Amino acid sequence: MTTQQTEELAKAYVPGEFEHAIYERWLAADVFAPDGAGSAADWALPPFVIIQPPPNVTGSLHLGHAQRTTVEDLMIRHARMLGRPALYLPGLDHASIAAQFVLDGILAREGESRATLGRERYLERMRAFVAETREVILTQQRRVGGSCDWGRLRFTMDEVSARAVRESFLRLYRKGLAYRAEALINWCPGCRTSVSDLEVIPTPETGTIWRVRYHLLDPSTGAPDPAATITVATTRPETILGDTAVAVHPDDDRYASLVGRRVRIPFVDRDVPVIADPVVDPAFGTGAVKITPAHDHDDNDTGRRHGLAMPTILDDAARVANTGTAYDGLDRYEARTAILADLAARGDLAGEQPHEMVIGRCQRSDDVVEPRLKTQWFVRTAPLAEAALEATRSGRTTILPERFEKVWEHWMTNIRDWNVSRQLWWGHRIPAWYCPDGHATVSAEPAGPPACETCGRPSADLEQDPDIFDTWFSSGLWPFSTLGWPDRTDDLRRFYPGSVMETGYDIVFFWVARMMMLGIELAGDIPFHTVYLSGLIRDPYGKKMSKTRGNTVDPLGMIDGMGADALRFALVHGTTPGNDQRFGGAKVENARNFANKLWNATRFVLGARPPTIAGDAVRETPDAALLGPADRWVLSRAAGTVAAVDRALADYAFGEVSRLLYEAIWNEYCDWGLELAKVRLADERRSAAEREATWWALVEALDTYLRLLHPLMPFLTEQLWGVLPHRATDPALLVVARWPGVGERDETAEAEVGALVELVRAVRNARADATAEPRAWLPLDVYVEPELGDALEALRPAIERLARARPLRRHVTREALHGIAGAAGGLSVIAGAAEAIVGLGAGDEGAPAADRARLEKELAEAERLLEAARARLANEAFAAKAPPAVVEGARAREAELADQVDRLRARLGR
RNA sequence: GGGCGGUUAGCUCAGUUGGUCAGAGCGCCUCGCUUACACCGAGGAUGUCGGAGGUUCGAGUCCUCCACCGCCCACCA
Repeated sequence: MTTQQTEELAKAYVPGEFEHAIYERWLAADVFAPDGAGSAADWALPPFVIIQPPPNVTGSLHLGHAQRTTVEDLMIRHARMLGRPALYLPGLDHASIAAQFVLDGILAREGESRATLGRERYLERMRAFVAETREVILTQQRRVGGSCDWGRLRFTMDEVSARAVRESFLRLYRKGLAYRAEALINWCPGCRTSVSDLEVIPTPETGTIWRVRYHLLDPSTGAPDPAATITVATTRPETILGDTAVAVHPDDDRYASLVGRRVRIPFVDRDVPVIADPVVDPAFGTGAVKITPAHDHDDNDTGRRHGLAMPTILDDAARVANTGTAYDGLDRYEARTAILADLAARGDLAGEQPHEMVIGRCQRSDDVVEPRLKTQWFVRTAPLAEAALEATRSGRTTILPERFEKVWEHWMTNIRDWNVSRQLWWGHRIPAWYCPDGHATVSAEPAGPPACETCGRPSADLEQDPDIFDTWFSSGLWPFSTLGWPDRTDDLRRFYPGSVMETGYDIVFFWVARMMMLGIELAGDIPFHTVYLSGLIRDPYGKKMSKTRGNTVDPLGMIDGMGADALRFALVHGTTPGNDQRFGGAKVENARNFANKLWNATRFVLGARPPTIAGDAVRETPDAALLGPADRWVLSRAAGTVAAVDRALADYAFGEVSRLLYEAIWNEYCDWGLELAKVRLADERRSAAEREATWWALVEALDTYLRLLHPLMPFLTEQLWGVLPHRATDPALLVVARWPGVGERDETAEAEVGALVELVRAVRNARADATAEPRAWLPLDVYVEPELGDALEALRPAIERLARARPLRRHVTREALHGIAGAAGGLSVIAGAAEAIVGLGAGDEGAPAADRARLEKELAEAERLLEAARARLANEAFAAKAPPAVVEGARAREAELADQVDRLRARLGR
């Protein structure tokens, strides 16, 4: 250990103080790249690859990111310490619509807009904006401690990605998996683009349902019959202008005679048929529905079934257009008002009533989404989804937690074709070119095809599709586009498929589903073996955090105050995959305290180094023969923790990992390990070699705990590990040190020390209850069962100190203990295999009474438990049906309780 | 209309395959500035594990139903 490091440790723990320096050391050592100079990767082992959702290039870190990064980083660091080539590839998403939304907001404040700038200047502006913001989120990820391979940083708009996008689309097109068609899409009038089904948020609203009379035509004259009408119910009167039929249910007797007749649509004076279709619910409204195929999903289906015309009556801004009526140019809602007034004037408005309905709003702008006919590019999802489903059903890809497989299954089975065209500017331009005759040619060449592949017209006559791809199209290629696909690069061979893809459950469909479908289809294999879904971070009231709500917590502020390690620990502690967590400052404080505890424990261990060991001594494995029970206990508990942590990690139970380490470090190592060692290190009766062994045991266990904790609290553990004596084979940095192997347990030591710890606890307990002078040294008479004798002697000084017992007298039989003078006036302690009497000093007159009350209480409890245990054993069915081990356990428990009851009764003089 | 999750100490949450599982942190109460740590130490109190049935020798832990809370999916005008 260097002088500087020693000085560092002499100080109190200041959260985060050393984090930057540590991160710089990692970078300098080039340990994050699996093939970096400082890499510990053993290429004989299978690589481990984390797929990270690339954050938006315009974004800044929120707690969700921090949690994401923590979990991903935890896994990658663990894998790295196992020696596996570990790839954690960082990236950024261009976030097409989200980025445009942000930039449009900025432009609006400057009095500019997409329209005033035009496409080229807008994109220039966007590139400049993105150049400004891109480092923000990356820097923030570093502050959280993400051990990403920065040399492999990718952006969904970089050339590698662009090439993959073009190539993918071409391949899909060639296989008939991408097609261009006029179909009803979701149009956001605010964003002026189509959006996917997923981006339409069904929003409950109280609207109005109007009843409108349509006039039937006289079959003979073809003129409207003022007396014969059919009343339809609608929530959208403005779409009357686009009606091309009225539908009723085929079995509806009320309307049976009208089917086949024609009605005149008001204002546009279009004559349309009355049709029969089972989609109509006779019980709803009037049982007759107006059909607007170009502006309603149901109606569109109906229109297709019946071969109806589909006039579009709204433009990009959702204004009425091309109807040849006076409503042209009016906004859809203005038109609604006008039409209602006109209908009323005609006497054709038959009534209205409030109506609870669900309306689709744009996820981004909150505008009411308008279903609209448009010619767009679609990805045919059915075959892709089938393959994705096969992957999860066969278990080649596992979704965690399991319950999400059901959701996955349901969504994938009912998936609709994916509209990938967006009428935006920031994104990958669709690589399709059209000739004047309307033939489409798809090409992976940036410059486009040399000629129309249908009619051979030269490229000069071709025009590229102005639209861009849905941002999730390029994200969907992420697991392989980032590795250089379509080239068969080394990276692609080594790192595809990935191991674990981690993300929040809220983007399973947006992203995970697309990666699965496109990965299997284009890269020829599943993109990852495991999908780990995290829960969402909520505010202390359980509300989703959002900027508009103003309840976001700035993770950087947390890191500044409490340290990245504490934040990471808090984000994982007490959580389970897929379950949301409420997040408050108390958790981080607790984690900070834990960090502080570990810091001070390390400080103590270093300071307790026996003078016979040099400050720069190379690590020694303590000689087993020199170790006492406490030392062996410390080592055995560390070994037990390794095994438990390994199990939890294998189960992706990261909350459990944090719990195990918190408990092992704080409640075992610090509370008892160090306390016992303090006395033993100072015990002059022990040889120098023995004391050295005790110290080495402390170092050994601490080293193990630091390694186990490193994936969760990387900065702190790196800092502390740096000052511990190392073995010659250890690397310079913990980040690339080896994960601990599972050591041997020492059952004897665990049992012995466990029993003595119980004894000390019981003595403290008795003393506290009896309100005896807390600080006084009181005589303690002890009886322990013979097999604990040696351990008691070995730990005698420690027990004396921890129980504040002086003198400590050991009795070889229980009778001898009970027979001591002063037994009656002392406090009785019964702790499993040990029993003791605490002698009382003057000033404790009230103690015997308090002690008696405590014993009575203990007795009552023991009797209750004994009774329950006996009742269980008395049940013949239990003995007959329960596994022998359980029955045996119950018998042992009964015997133990019976013994305890006997002893308590004896002490109470019964 | 389907589906999923939650309902465990005052608060926030753990409880992997049913058998010392009734826990943790925070908060609260009583002590203690003992030479790693007051970001600490010692001790303590608090729950019929949402309700009702059922399966089982045995159920927070499995099944059924119900009640709230939340989420996802869904073309009723």
